[in-house]
Amino acid sequence: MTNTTGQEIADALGTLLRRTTRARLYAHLTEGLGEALDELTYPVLSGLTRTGPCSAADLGRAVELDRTTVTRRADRLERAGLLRREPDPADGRATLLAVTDEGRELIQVTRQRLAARIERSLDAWPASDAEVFARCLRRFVEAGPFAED
Amino acid sequence: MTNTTGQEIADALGTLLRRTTRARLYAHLTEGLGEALDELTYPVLSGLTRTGPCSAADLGRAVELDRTTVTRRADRLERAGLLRREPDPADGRATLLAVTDEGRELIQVTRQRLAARIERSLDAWPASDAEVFARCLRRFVEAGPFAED
DNA sequence: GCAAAAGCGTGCGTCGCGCACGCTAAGCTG
DNA sequence: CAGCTTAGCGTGCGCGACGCACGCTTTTGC
Repeated sequence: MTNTTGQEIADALGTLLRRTTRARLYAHLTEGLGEALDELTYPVLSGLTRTGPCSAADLGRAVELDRTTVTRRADRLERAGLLRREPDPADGRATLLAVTDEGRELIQVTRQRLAARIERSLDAWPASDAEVFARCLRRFVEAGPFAED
Repeated sequence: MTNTTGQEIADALGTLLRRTTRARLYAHLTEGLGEALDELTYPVLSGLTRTGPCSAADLGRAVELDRTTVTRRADRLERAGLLRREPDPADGRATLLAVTDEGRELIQVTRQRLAARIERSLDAWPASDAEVFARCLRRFVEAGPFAED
């Protein structure tokens, strides 16, 4: 019956979230990349690479964080040289947040580490299974129960 | 090539985690179930239903939380009648944490809500696809890159 | 042109967390 | 059996992050 399918997915998702939320995961992925990039600042920098240069308020809306929280985390990233503030040429009040080359490099490294980690655990799978899973997961995330409001 | 598969999964996982970590998800799942059950206390109560009655220290190890943090969150749950403290008959120092019937009921409701939400989004899928996905996800979580240390 | 609105940074109160302390009870050793 | 060490618990305290509100500047609209 389909009922058990939903519960099974919910259960698996639960344990997955439980394990991935741990600070230890971030610690492992950002190991040796400097003090500034931690579980708090990473979402900001990573989000900024997705949105491109934008204001703190816009970034806050994008990553579901308060405007002032983004500002303070951006402070730390700026001090570490991973993020740059520049006045918006189109709006005198606004200051744009932009990822520096060094910041982009670090984000790429962490993402590559995560991908490699997943990659390695998938080595035991038949290649076709892995591709099917990836496709299903993407579909589940895109149009799934946690899509944007 | 398998490289893109790993990156695709990593990317999908990223957006999934980003959306599920939001406090809004917890707010929706625990809506109308009282103030005591929120994103902080839920992991404790849910974890306790998994472990069964145990000490705060053991529960802390199980849910990767500091002992004292478990104690304080348990205080709130106890005041709400969702959790019960009872002296360990086998050890005079220890006090066991145990889920009350009411607490178990609430956990079941939230889990059912989550399952239903997933269920509904899976209605558009072919049933066989959903089952394959569930099986893959379980395998991925069990033996995957985030397994226990 | 001037008032209302939007954007930004910062001070401040609040809250959760981890550490350290004191206390009680169990275990171990001679 | 007596004393010392160890384990378990709750709590006080300092620290850090967060959200709100304030003041300031610039833009927008009438």
